[in-house]
Amino acid sequence: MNYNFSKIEKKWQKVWEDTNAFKTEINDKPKYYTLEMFPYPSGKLHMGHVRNYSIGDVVARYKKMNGYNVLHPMGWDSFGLPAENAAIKNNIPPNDWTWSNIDNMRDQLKAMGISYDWDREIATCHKDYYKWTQWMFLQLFNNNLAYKKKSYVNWCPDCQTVLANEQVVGGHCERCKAEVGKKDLEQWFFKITDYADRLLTDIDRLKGWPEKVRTMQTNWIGKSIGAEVKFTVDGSGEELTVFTTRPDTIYGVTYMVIAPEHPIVPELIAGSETESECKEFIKKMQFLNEIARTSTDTEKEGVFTGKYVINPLTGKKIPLYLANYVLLDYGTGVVMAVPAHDQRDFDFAKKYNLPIEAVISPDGSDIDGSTLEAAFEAEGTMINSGDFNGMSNKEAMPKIIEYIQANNMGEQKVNFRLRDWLISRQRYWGAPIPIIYCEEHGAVPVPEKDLPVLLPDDVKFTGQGESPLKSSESFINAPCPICGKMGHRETDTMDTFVCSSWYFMRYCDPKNAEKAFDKEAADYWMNVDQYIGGVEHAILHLLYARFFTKVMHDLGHISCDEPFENLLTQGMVLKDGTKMSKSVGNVVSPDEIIDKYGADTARLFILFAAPPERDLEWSDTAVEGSHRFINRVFRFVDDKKDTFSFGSKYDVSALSADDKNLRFVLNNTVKRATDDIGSRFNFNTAISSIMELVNAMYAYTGDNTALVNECVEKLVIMLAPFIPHVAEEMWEMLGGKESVHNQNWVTYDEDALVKDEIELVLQINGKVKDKINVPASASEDEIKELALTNENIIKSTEGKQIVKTILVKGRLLNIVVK
RNA sequence: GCCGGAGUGGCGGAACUGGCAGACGCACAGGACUUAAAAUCCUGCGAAGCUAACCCUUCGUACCGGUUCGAUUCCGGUCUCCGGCACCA
Repeated sequence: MNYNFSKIEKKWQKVWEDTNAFKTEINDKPKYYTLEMFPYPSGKLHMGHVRNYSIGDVVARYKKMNGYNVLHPMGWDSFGLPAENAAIKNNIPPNDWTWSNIDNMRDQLKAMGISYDWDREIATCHKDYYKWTQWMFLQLFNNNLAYKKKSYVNWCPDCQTVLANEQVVGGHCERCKAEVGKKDLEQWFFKITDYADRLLTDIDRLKGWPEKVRTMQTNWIGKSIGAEVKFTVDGSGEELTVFTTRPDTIYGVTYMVIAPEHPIVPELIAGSETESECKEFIKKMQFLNEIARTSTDTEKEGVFTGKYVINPLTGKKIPLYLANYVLLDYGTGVVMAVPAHDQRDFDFAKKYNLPIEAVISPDGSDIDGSTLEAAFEAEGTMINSGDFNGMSNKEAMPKIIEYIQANNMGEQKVNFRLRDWLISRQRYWGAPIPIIYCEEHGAVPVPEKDLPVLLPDDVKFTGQGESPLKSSESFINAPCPICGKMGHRETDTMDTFVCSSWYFMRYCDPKNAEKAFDKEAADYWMNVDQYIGGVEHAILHLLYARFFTKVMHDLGHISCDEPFENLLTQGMVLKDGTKMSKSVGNVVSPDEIIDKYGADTARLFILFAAPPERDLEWSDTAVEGSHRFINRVFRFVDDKKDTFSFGSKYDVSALSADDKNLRFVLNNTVKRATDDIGSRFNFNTAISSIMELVNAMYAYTGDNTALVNECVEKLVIMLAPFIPHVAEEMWEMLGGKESVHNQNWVTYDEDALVKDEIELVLQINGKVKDKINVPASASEDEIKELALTNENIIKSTEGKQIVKTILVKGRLLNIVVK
């Protein structure tokens, strides 16, 4: 007999919904906030979602059974480009498209039986949410953490529109295939760099995060310590500042390079003999996309500007070049070139026949730079460096910085790879940036009382031209909040990462109409005890969320300053060794599996097939195996339900060997499952140990009903987090009044794990020779005696000398012979 | 190039602190039940050798070496795969 999963699952989903089973309020219990990264409402759940939410649901249900007040919310990261594309393609307003997708995915999540408190559902595209995203913007703006500056964007000359990096495929517009160029626009930025140091040092505190994510964040922030040094332009007296991490090589600077798009360049080249050549080069660089330009394989190229600068330490005149390998937005956009000690500079110097002067040598002897075949980048002794000669370069480094500072040539400087966060999007489907431009007062923030700045309905989606918001008369025109004169609204919307940088705080108090969240509520729930999601968000989302949390902390809106205590990055779901994707055609839809086997089977399989952090290979036959296991349990429970009673007691001293064995397996399973779920998140091994219990229950031939009852009761409780519907059904079949999900998690009896007799492995020189049963209480001498009278041991030690024996209690005895 | 992670049967994986390698499941094979099939239940299932059979022996956790009574686990080196970053001055 197979269980009727579809009937059972629908039945319990309805009961849970009707009884508000997962509603959460603040109470006296210890809190536990578990959160899965909220999805973009594409319209359909994929297996990655199923995995993410199944993992989260086990955590949530398990913690609840362990006496925690569990917050387990769900919502939608519902602004973004796909909705706008759908609008262009199918002429459906983004709002309608998005909400119908949300409705569909909500149903799917409910069909999975995930224990969400749906009363706390949020959607970032809802005005009650984005009102507070706009409020967040104002918080940053008012505290000098939001500013505007010119910045380059990807620009499609055919569509006359800005493209996101993801829309640029191989340097061409994803839609019209035209070659993508660059355009500079005034854009809004968040000053995340103000927090770079804290974001970096606090990574050390994130002990519950995977090492991998911590390193990725560290690298992304990319702190480097060095110096800024001023070089004077020969003739004009203008100063160019470079950033270097190798001030020790400064005597070896033989030329200097500057980014072609550097704002000072036009002035520098004006009237120079190479002006036209330079202009051509600048133009060429502008049309090259970033990837092509900044790839390591791209050959280094440059043009002499016609100008020279003075090396402040040597007083030498050195040429200034434009070069493709200099990045405007790292350091100062100007680099001092030391060809003898930097491979890039070396390559460039060779190509353009520039002098190479060695200032560090491995042993202190002089080196002729022109004979070098590659840059010498290792450590060594200073040469040709004035007063610093003879020092090790490491030792010279701080001294040179000191010297530079003392002589007003520059200063020590810390530089970060991290750049400020560009949040402007020339798009419709996002939270409007709450700014009004006034002729007199400039960029004026919309007063808090006027929030939200609503997205207008009177827009057209053509995919052409500028942001659709620019076409909305009702939107654009707005009076200046200061003087009341008619101005115009900012038409850029915010990057969707802004919306997702604070949603975990909103869940604490999702319906608050007065505030983004109440501090008390947020302080009760935050931070998130367990965050679960894909590693693809390891850098941007997690970094932005950390940034926002710190800002909210600093402004006194919340007490914690790190949002996520523990992070679990789940692996991908693969089929045939590659990620499931439409283009490969290896997609297994969750609906299909739920129809065929039920949600419980889908959940069980996905949790059993691999540990959560690892990639998971989909297997149709293994899914059937999981389904078989549920049936096997269901049959057992169904068979025993008539003789079942809760809390059955039995006399431990009167148990038979068979009874004792079953009792051992039961308690051992409880111990292992508790450990695997609670502290290791190894759901696969938790499930396998539960399977072992079921096997032992089937194998049991004794007649101790009370013991069997204990097994059945604990088994159903242990299964509840994994397969919640059928566990609930079995609980009811057994006569349970309250939901199995409100039961306390099971405990084990330490006594039951102590065996009278243990199996001991006998080894000779570390190789297994035999296994013997010894009383658990046996002393080392008794064990040795037993071992030395063992036939296999006698055979193996014959004619040899026993050097020593090593006893590992309860496991093995190793006899070392010569 | 740099930084992470991984490499164990036909497959997914287990072995948590150095102590029986391969738990649990899938696949496969054989058997029981059945008129039959499905379902279910039971048994076997790393490789080689030895044997009529049982037994037993040897090898085996990517590769080479080391530490140790004992290594999938620790150390050094090599290879492969996956992920991230990448002209960062």
